[in-house]
Amino acid sequence: MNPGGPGGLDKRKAYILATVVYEYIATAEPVASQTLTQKYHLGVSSATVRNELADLEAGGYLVQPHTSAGRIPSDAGYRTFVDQLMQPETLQAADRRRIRDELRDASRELDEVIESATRLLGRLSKNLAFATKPSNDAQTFRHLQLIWLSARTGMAIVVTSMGVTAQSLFELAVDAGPDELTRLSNALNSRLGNKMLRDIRESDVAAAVEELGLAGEFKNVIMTALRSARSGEQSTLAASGAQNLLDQPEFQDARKLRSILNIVEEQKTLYDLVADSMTAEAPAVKIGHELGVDEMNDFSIVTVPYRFGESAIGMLSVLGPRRMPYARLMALASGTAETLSSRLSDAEIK
Amino acid sequence: MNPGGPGGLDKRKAYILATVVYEYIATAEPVASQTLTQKYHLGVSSATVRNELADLEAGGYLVQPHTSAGRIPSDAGYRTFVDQLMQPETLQAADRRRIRDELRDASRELDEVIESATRLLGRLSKNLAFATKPSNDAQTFRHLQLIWLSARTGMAIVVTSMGVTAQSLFELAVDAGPDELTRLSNALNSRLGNKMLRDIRESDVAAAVEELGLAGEFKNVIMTALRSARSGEQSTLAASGAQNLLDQPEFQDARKLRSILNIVEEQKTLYDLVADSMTAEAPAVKIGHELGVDEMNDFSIVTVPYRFGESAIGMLSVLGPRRMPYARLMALASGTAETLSSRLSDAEIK
DNA sequence: TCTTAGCAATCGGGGGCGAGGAGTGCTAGC
DNA sequence: GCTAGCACTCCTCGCCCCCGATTGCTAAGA
Repeated sequence: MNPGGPGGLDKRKAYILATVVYEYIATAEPVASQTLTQKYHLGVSSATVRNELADLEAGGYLVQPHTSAGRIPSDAGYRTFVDQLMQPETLQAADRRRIRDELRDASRELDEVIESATRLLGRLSKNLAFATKPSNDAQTFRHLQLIWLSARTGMAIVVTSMGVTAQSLFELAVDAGPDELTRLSNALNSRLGNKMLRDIRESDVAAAVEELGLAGEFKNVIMTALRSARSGEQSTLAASGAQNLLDQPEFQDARKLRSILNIVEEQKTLYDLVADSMTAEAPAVKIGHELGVDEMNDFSIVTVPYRFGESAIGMLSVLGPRRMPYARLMALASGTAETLSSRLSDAEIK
Repeated sequence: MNPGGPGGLDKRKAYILATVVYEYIATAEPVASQTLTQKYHLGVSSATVRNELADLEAGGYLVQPHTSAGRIPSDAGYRTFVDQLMQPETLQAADRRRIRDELRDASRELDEVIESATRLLGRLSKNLAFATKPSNDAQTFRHLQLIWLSARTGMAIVVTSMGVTAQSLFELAVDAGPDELTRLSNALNSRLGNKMLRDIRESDVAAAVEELGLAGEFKNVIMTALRSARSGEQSTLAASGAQNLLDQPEFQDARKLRSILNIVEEQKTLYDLVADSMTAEAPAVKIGHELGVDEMNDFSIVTVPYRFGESAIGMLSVLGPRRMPYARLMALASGTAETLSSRLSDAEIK
């Protein structure tokens, strides 16, 4: 390969590829050699550029919709652009402030903060934003409270470090008084404190129930509450901004959109698509066919994990046409995820 | 006016109008006089039908997209159809069962039940379904629990008759022990029990706090929790099935959809549109311009209130093209709302 | 008075055609 | 290696025209 530059491209080819991508992202029209010489001072004639473009096409970076049209980037072209050519962006202070302010006003509830962040990202990115909600499995147990409602009914409330409260109504076969419930709550709290939800065993609970000499059904009530706390939100998504996609010239015909909206509504596919970006440090980008789903060949996704304390607990993504402003969306997604992370950590229940 | 039938229409005109609407709903194509004589045994020739169609057009019930096309219903035509001509539908036992089964499996949480019902209605109706979430104002207070998390932090949980739990984290300026919180919880519960949330006064809370000789800041903590319980969900919507609209031939051009999706995302407009149907007994239908929003002239909405106990607490609606199967959607919406209502009442916390 | 057959008139949709133009690839010369 | 020039390709757009669908009207018949 040509050692003159990244990806086997010499400097000029790389620059031309970058301008083609920039131009196509901006205009959604195939880019002609003359456009390039006119808008960018390449210092060479359009004929030279044509030669370079032909080379880039041969190298698989560009494609031509038809013979007498300009070039548009291929998936590989976008990939090279994203990995090596584009100028990374950082957020303007104004954007950063706006994100912070909007998320500050959001409720403190986990779900709602995540939904706010998704809506915000959808609005700022002018694309479809979505977020996976954290599995509660890895959360830390903070408190369990049994609330007495009547002699045989009550409610179990589980509070975790993320402030999630799972509620679970229960009915008993035998009468119980408020005091019993309080004592059982206390016993459980001292035993279970600071365990991760997934590490709580039935035997822990059984021991507490026995210690107080209570009926075995309490154990089931508690386990049900804990299970519902664990399973909450599993692999569900928040999404926002679908109608932004309708603005894109490439989706005017509504058919392409249908498939994508179905995928968004189904959630499962989308979840799988971004799941492997959970551990990534930087924003992860998947372009067109890299998504591995036929209906999504015209789309790209930018994904950033968000954190609670040290560990990544979910992903925030932007889905848009392959012709998306990658640098900007990566900056926006990162910024939103960062703010979301610190917002969540602020609200931690210690 | 012609006294021969409903709305000033004689029997034959009424029948012809009804068939035009049926046919247009089924085909999305302007309906020709010949189509009518062929598909429906009118017993007269197409020329006669043409005369009748001309009369109906003069009466404002039909319009012609252009001279050499068939007729399509006007808003007034649909209105007459809905009010007087169409055959009301009732749900098949199978549909009814399906609704019941799907909602039974849904979580018992208020929000999620409503969202499930909305999703289900979107799926069954093949249109966009949305629901207003109930204001918590009119809910009955059942229980307040102060949870001790650390010497100066805690969580207040409010349980209402609808099973809604509002949570509210608080911080205290002075230390408090678990016992104090428990005693305060008890004092509050005995004072506030069975009041409507909106009827709880600050003085009720203050009295309980004073009775136990606790610091005044407890009053604020409790009031905050109660306020957050009251304000939860205010005028927010659940929506589902937007991509169904993409299937409709009249929305292939994506532009019409944008405006509608914007409106759905904004929520406020939509909320206002259906708000006045809250007190209706039967399904309320708004057709095209009756919605009073220019961008929605091509749409209709069917709205049904759902109940908790005796009182209507929210609305379940279907939004689709004017050319919607009104009778079926009214049946579906009613059926879903009914099931939702009984589901909610079953889960009442007494 | 209502109905109907027949018919001219109207208008949109679609196909074909050709001009225009954008853009390329190639060649030859610098 | 670069570039001017040019032939070639192929898409787009507008135009026209035809066809078909459907109507409204007229005049005759029940």
